[in-house]
Amino acid sequence: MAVRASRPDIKSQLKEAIAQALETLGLSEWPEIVVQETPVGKEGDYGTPIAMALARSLRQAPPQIAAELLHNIQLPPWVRRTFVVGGYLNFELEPAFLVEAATQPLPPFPAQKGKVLLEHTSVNPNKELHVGHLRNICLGDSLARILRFVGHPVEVMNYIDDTGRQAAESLFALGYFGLDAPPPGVKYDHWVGQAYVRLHQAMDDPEKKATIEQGVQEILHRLEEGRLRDEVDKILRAQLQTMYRLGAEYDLLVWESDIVREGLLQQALKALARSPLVFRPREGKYAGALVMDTSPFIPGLEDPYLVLLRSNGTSTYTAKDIALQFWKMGLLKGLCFRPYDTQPSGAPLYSTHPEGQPMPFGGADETINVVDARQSHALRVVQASLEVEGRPDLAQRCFHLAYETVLLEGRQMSGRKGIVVSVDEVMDEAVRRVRAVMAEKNPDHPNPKEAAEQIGVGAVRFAMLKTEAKKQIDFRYEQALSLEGDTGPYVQYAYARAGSILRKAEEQGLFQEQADFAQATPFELALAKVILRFPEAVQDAARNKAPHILAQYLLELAAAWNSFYNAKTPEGRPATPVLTAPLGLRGLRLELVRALRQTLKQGLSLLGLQAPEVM
RNA sequence: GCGCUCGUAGCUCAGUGGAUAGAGCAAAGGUUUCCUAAACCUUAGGUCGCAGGUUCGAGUCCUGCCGGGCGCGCCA
Repeated sequence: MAVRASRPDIKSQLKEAIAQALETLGLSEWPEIVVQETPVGKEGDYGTPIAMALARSLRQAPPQIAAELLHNIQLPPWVRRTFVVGGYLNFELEPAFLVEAATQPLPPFPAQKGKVLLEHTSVNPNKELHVGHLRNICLGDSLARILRFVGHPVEVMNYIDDTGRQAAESLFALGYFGLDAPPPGVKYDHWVGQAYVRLHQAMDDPEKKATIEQGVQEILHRLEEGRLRDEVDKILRAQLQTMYRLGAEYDLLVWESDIVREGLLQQALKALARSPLVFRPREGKYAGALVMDTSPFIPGLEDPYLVLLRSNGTSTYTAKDIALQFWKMGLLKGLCFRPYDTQPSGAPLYSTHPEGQPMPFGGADETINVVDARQSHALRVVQASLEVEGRPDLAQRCFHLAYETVLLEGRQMSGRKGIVVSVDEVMDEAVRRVRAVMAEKNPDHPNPKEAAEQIGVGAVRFAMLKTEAKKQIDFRYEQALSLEGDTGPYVQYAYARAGSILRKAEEQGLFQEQADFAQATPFELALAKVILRFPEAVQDAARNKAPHILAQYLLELAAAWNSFYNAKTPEGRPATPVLTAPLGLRGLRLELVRALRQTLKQGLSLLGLQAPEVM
């Protein structure tokens, strides 16, 4: 096959031409040139409102400015017509050019400098994952994929809070109830989670609560010494199975106990203590503790003091978080790593470990933390610690991707009370529902098991991604597991449909047919224009760190394709058949379907959804 | 009280200061002798919470108010 020219950047070229016309008019500076698609039903394909933006400074009416631009603009040959509508300057392009452009391969995004360290998941290793964690994982994993695609070096990290109270409670519960091993068929993290919930029920009894408290403290000490690492590890490995099934993978795991043991916490505290903002009050509420005054960086707080070391000498969670953040940004070194697992894709997963080796992890130029919005203040404090340390430049480059909590059928979830639905359960149920639908709609499916898995998990992931992160979402089975409408399966179905046509084309030996782009009709044009928006959608999603932008785009793309597919002539005959189209037009449509299918697949993979060949 | 955040169709949500505010679900109707009907096409449904302001232009930016969510621990 001949090497194909890569796709032109139409908007950029139009902007360029506009800028030159503005220069010809004698201007030396102007507001940002915006080129947008014309609304449906308006004449032209693209337009610019630049004349309206210039009206005041030029003391001229917008249509007049637009007309002058029109007379002075030098446009590429693929612009068929240029005209003024109201204050807009609109461009109508050669349909053949637009359609061909959509079929040309997208050039790769240029590589960006500066490593991004993205932390997500960071689930307490003490129970199974529930739907509250689901949003975090989907957001973080998708954002990592999107950032890599647009050229950023990305390191994905998952923090293991192995010295926390929650892990201690779970491990204590196992011993307390004399539990040995999970019964057959019960996943390890679920089994531990049950013990955890049971422990909290027992703690309602004040008498038991005292002994439990003492035991938990003991476990906490042993955890901090790293002596229960294998116990935590068993839970973590069970949790990882859920993350892998969702399609999430990581580069490294960082264990909290390693941060403490390698002395990073001490180093961070030592560094901070050089600041006059970090001190030990002699009297008052904070007597004996080491505190940090955040008031210069977080104004308006009633109490700006943050405790780093408690008066009993133990460190707070935030102090450890600060040490981690210092390590992420290269202010501290000393963590050692070794291989931990081989992930489903084949990529290695590394973990901090006492017997590991130094490796070039961390030292990032920018960090992204995917953490729910309730912890905004805590993360703001970590950011402030970088300023206390005299590094406002670094503070500026740590980003908190804050997402709102997930309700469960309208109720707030609670891990301790056991008001949760596990991620494993949700995926199982989703896959079950898909299989039921498949049995009905496509009983001869060649590979129902694999496809149902891809579709069911895809439905769950997409449901978590289609809404903006800062909006609270309510997880409802009927909605999240729906296969119709604004869903992952809708996009997947569009992909499978396109694949079906291409398979038939190949069987019929039509694959090499030449495309005659001059035969393009308004149907091809409409679809091509949506395909052409893909790179912009990805870049918007990357710039705003908002995967939902891409999810929304994919829904539009799938809708445009389904419309094309179902288009009818006024007599009710199919208007856009591919395989039975006239010579040349058929080649064109095949090219377009190929491009569409490729775009859908690429988009789905950036959201972490698989693209089933048959549904 | 202070801070953050949300308020768009009956419900769930899109909508980087630009043209007549769009989808899905729910409702009503229609489309398979045709490449997968998990789809498509109609119809109906809106004081974009309220009031000011900035702007040639505001759902989008600013201020105030109303209503919902969250945060402000020697908890993690």
